[in-house]
Amino acid sequence: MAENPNESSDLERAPEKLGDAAYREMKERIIRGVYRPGHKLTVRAIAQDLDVSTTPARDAINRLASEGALVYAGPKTVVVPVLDAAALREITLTRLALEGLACEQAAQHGTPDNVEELKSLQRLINSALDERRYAEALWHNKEFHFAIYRLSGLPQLVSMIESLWLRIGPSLHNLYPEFAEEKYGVRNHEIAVEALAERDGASLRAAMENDIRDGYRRLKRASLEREAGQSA
Amino acid sequence: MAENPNESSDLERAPEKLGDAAYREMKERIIRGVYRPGHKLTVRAIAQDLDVSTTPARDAINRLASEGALVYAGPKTVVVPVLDAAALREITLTRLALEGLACEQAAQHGTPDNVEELKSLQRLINSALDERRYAEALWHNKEFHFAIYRLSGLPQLVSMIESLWLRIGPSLHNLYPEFAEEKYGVRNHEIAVEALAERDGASLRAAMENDIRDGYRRLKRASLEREAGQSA
DNA sequence: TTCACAATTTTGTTGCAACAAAACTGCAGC
DNA sequence: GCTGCAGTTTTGTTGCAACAAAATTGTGAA
Repeated sequence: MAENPNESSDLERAPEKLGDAAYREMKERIIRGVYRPGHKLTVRAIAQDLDVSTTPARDAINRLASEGALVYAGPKTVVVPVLDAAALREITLTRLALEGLACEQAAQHGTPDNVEELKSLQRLINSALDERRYAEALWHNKEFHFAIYRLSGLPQLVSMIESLWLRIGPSLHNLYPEFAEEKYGVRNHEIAVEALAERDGASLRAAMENDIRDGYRRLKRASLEREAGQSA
Repeated sequence: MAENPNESSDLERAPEKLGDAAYREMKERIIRGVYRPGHKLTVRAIAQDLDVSTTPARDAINRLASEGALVYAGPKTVVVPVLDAAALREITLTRLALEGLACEQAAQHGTPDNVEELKSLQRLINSALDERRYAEALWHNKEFHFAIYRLSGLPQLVSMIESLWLRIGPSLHNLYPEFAEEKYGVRNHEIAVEALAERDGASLRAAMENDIRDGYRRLKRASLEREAGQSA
């Protein structure tokens, strides 16, 4: 008679629902920059794009909106957010706290295999930067970060971080031209890899925090320039 | 022709939708312990309880589930989560990071009025504890914490913290009997109030971290006892 | 009692139509 | 050019029915 839900090893795999698929697809489009900041989304348009009915499309939009990846610009208007200075600062502070925590935990679990994987990802970033394939560099950059965060063994934390990346993701695509004047984040990543190899949590955290702050500076500058341009 | 969504002061107030109302109501029930860990929820039952159709009920459940406040115990079974040791640890680590950050930011903005408000909330907690009205004590305890966190001026951070509280909320209601053997969190709260008055961010953070860790210890003990009881 | 298994009931998902409300368009009037 | 405003179109929300699939119940055998 006793109910006994979710034991420790609860790995039931539900068949993916249409709404989930729509959600994943939209998430990827947002990260990859298909939908740029300011882009307006409608239920019916998404439904048509993804070839599903309005219900799953609406589910996906609502879910993204509740995560902050989309915002309401009006009662019936959902857009990809354009981050202002305050929002940018808030996200960055939160990222520092959460990604910092993930780094410290990750350092305790890193193996030589993980170190190799990171080096390999970094090579992909480097060559993408060299060939000015910025979108691809951004993508591998994300993989690099999350390869580390996943080592923390804290899956819920990783998804919280993911939702933060979803918020800044679109804005990153506005940094393209000046993006690789100096190789974006390369040095920080190198230090991070070393720190992970040495299982030095504090150093890993510091390197990644540095990386986050560097990105923040660039975004803030771009944001200020945009605001100045608008009011002028 | 240029779109110009979400300016700095974007305070458009949309009339509340049924789905949002359902979401709020369920959130409150979860925090207040109406739905206990293990409680199974169905779309139609919720719809009937809240007197709406299935669509808003389903919206609310899905949203709560995507926040982690509800979990899938099977493909068609949504329950209030029963936290195991690992989940408890993960949430606590995240809480320390996020609530710690909120404290540090809050300390920079505290006013004498805020200090008075906190003292008043603490009085409510005290008398509720004295009269063994635990659910009420828990409620005011939440208000105390969030009164501080809101001072951070970081609204998105506050909602992230809220979703974490939603996850542990139900479990707290299992601590009732031994809950006030020693006054729960009172000393830490007193220190926190002083720290806020002095705008001492580090102390405020330390006091609240202490509070979080104390709650963690109790929950962990209860969780271990429960697991031992189950397998025996 | 315990287990297996089939019949039955309950459940979530999906698609869709109706409705009210918001967004948009175009046109005067300044 | 810009502003204000009506008419028109588009939009999100809601309720609901159908369907497939999962959960539950009941039955019988070991």
